[in-house]
Parts: sequence; C-alpha cells; structure tokens
Amino acid sequence: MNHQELAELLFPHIHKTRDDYDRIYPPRALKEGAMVTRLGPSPTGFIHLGNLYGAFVDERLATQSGGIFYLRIEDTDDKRQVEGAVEVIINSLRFFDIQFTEGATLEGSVGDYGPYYQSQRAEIYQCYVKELVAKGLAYPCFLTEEEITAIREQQELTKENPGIYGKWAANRNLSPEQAAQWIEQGKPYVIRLKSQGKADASPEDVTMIQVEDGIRGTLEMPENIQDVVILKANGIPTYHFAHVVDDYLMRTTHVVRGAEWLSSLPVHIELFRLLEFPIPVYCHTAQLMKLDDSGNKRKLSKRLDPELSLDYYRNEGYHPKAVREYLLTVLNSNFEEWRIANPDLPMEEFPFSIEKMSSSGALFDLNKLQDISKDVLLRIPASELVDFMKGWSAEFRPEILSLFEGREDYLARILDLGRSGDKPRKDLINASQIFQFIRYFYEDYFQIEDPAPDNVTTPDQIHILEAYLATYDHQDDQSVWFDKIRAIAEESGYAAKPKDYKKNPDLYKGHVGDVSTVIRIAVMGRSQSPDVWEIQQILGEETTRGRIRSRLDWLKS
RNA sequence: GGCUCCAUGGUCAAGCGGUCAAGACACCGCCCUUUCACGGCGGUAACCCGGGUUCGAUUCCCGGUGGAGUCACCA
Repeated sequence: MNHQELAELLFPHIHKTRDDYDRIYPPRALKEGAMVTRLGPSPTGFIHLGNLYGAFVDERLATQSGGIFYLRIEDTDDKRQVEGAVEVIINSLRFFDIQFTEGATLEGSVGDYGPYYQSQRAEIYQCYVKELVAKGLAYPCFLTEEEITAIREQQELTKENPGIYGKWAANRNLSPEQAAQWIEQGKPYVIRLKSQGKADASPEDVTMIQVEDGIRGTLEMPENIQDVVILKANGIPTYHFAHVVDDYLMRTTHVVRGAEWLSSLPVHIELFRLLEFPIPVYCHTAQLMKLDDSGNKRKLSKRLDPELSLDYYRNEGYHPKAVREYLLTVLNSNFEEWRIANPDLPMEEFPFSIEKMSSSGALFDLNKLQDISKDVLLRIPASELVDFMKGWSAEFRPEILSLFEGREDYLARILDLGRSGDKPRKDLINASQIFQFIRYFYEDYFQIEDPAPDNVTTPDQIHILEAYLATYDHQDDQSVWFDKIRAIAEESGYAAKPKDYKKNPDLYKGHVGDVSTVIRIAVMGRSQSPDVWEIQQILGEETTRGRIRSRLDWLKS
C-alpha cells in the first residue's frame, strides 16, 4: 500500500481535485492593486474593540483600493458556537458603519467564493488534506490524549520544546499498511502535517524563514517543525489549515489580524508552500493595550475591561463616527495632522496606509476618545444628533425617550446651544453625558444641585431674585437683559464689573458674576452652565418665572 | 522556560547618522470672560541600560533589562 491508496482509504468520498476548485474559484477580476481583505470572527457572541479595529483596517484597505471586503465565519469549533452570534457581529459592525461587500450577511451569503461559513466547507478542506496525505506530507495520527500528555510531561522533564514533532511524532513514519489496519479497527485519529522542517537541528543551524509583513517589514523566525493537527477527528480543519485554504480560494490579498497570530506564522507559511499557494501579504496589527492597576501595560481583556466591549461605547452613547475617528488616530499616526489640515472633510477621504500603522501596542486612551468625540459631534447637525439621542435612549434608556419624542425641535435647540459662531462650545461627548449635561431642561429631571456662592447671604439671594423677577421681560434682547442684571448687582452692593471688584474688593460684597450665579442656580439648578439668557429663551417665560418663584419660596421657608 | 514581537514625555506619537528631539491628548499658569465651556498665549515633561560601528548615535549592530504575545483535536 502506498500513500496514494492511504489517502483514498481516508477520504473515499472526496472526488474533486484542486483543479476543480481552481475552476470554481478563479482569480478575481479586479483592477490592478485592488485589495481583497476579510474579517474572520469566530461566532462566540462577543465582539470587541479589537475586532472593530481590525475590521476598520480591512474595510479602509479594500474600499480605498476598489477591492473586496468580505465576512467569513470561522466556526470550526462547535464548542465556541453561540446562538445568534453572527447577527450580533454583523449588527455591531454595521452600527459602526463597517459594511461588507461580500460574504455572510443577515440575508444569507453574498458572493461567488462561498460558502462563507467554514463549517460548510469540510469537503473543500478535505480535498487538500487528501492531496497532502497522498504526497506523504500529512498523515493520520492515532496518539491518544493520554499519550500526548505523557509526551508533554516527558518534554517538560528534559526541558525540550513541547509538541508533536520529529522523534516525538510517533506516527509520522507509520507505514500506510499499519495506518490502514488501525483505521479499519476503528481507532480514532486526526490528520497531522508531516512538517518538512528540520526537527533535530541544533540551535545554531535552525533554518530561518523570512516573511514580509505589511506593517512590520521583514520578519525572521525559525521554520516550523511541528506536526500540527490540520484535520480534527470530526473531519473539520483547525484554524491553521482553514485559514490557508480559504484565503487562497477566496483570493485574499491581505491578511489583517492581531499580533497574537505572529507565533503561528511559520506553520502557515509551511502550509502555503506545501500546498503551493501564493502567500498573501500579512499585516499583523498591534494589540490594544491598557494600563493595569500596577502601572503595567497589558492586553485589553474581555473579562477585566468593559471598554473592550463594543457594547460599552453604544451604552455610553458614543457616536459611531467618534469611535471611528478615534480608531483612525490610533491606526494611522498621520491622521491627526491630516484632520487639523482638513477639519471638514469626511474621514473617508483620508489616505489610509498600512505603512503608517504602528507596530507597538497602543494604550487605549479614553481622554483622547472624549476629545475627539467633542470635535466630531460639533460637526454633526443638531437634527441628526436628535435622532441619535432618540435611538440611543430607545435602546438603553427607554424611560427618557418620551422626553425627546414629539419635542424634537426643543431638543435640537438645546443641543445647538452655543454651537454657532467662531468659538463654538464643545461640550458634547456622548449620549449619556449629554443627557446629564442638559437634563435641567426637563422638569422631571430638574433639581437644585449646587449651593449658592459663599459670599451671598440668603437675604441677598431673595432680594436679587425678587428684583430679577420684577424687572424680567422675556422679550428683552441679551444686552438689555444683562444691563438689568448689572443694575441689580449695583443696587445690591455688588460690583457691576468683575474688574471693579478685583481692584477694590473691600468696597463690594462680590460682583455681577455672583448675582448671575444666584439666578443660574434658581433657573438651572447649577452654578455652571452655558449662557443664561439663551437657556431662558429655550425654556420659555413661564418655566423661567416658575423656577425663580419656587426658588424664592424655598429660600424664604 | 523556548520562541517571537515591542521599547522617544503621564498617554498617542514625528524622527529614519549631525534637530535647541515636532505635534496631539492630559496636566499647570496666564489672557479672554457674568459661571462653565470654547479660544489664545505660555509652561512642566522623553530618546530603558551597557557595549560596539562611526568624526558623530535617539537613529545601525550585539548583549542585557522591561513589557507583551504564543507554545491545544481554540480561534
């Protein structure tokens, strides 16, 4: 019996050959330089910032070059499967405006290079495994779990590198007859790669391989010697094998993935070479890091860090555009510069490049996100922000949705407060912060939050508010209105101008700022806020007077 | 532990043999100002260490240190 016959025995149901698949999945007819990228999440139901980060790179690269960006579901491990996970992935990415041109979608698969679920591609993988077995480049391995554990323990004892390779790979030189016999006896097995690497090389003459990485330049690492499992006992391939076959057949040009894959790169390279597939351009992105409590950098972790979850941003109400811009600043070091030069261009016009990506891990910086978010929100019209606030509250704060619904114009005026002119306010960050920031506009959420200034006595407060109420005319324009405040200040013993007070602090009880703070607290409940006059115009005369009256009642009691 | 990746201010980062070592965020001060925000001006603050190579190293090489990743029939 030879390898060819063993392959036939192993895969009697596989009749297609690589030529058939090359015909079914021909090279893509794309223009020169078009990139084909993909996102290959495993459907665990958890999608995080790292996924979005990678997806964003894929999407930029593909759309910028007029290529294809497709979604492939890597569901080769049934233990990780979670119901509805694919929907979660697609919806989350769609929320952040990541769109696929091909692959798995909510409406089913789109494109000619499917199926896009790895679990449906078993026959395809097996065709190539069969070929490898026939060539003697892969073999059935009958090692049991216990035997493998024993090998590892032995290796630990003698401090040798762990794994099934070289002399440890007990079945790599099994005769086809013996293999056939065990198969017929029903012994369980997996298919392992028969690595062509020099397993017994001394440390000095280990063969090194060189790989060009789009982000990191030339990578040099030892060749693979491990007889890795390529087909599991259930006939489904491992990631390594599925990756190589799929990215070849789907004609992926650029494989963007996290740096955690770097160490298995030699395995992939060997597989590409043995299968005689062209090697795609690998782009290993840096990991997103975080500072832990002891001050060390570490990879963001799903369990420890809520900000890793995409849900965190949606929950807090960060605008998708803000998250995208933040990601872009982390991704491409020259983006900030470009943004300063082109404040009004859509970020899609920024020429994204792989070369400008950093190879060291970026620390997640919430401050930066907030700063960017302020600028991004400023460029979004109030009407759009209104819709955004409604969408956010409908999903995460249904109890406040009714505040906005039916009163969209009111909200729009609030959100636009102080945003016009050449020095617009930039204090809107995310939906939950916005609500906190503006809630005094809504009766149910209005309350006195801050104490009056220390230098203003209660009788003075009463006097100020009574005078204010008496002279208040809702029709006054801003300067008339403020002149009245100055007048009240003066006749109450407060300087009409802060500078006067600074010059002669002994002559006054305070200055006009203290007077307006008293009013501010009565009307807004807080000592700090945007312009009082504008706020009152939005609140309306009745509400304004009502709040001052009830403040007076309270002060007097 | 083996292997791999990474290393410029608190954070993100320009730099790619000769610079007073950019810029952004954060922080501090001043100005503007009825508060806050915005804006303007200014400030504190960095090339991990040790060897080489070189007339000259942040930059190139080697070693160390530190951080990270990875060593599954998980991806």
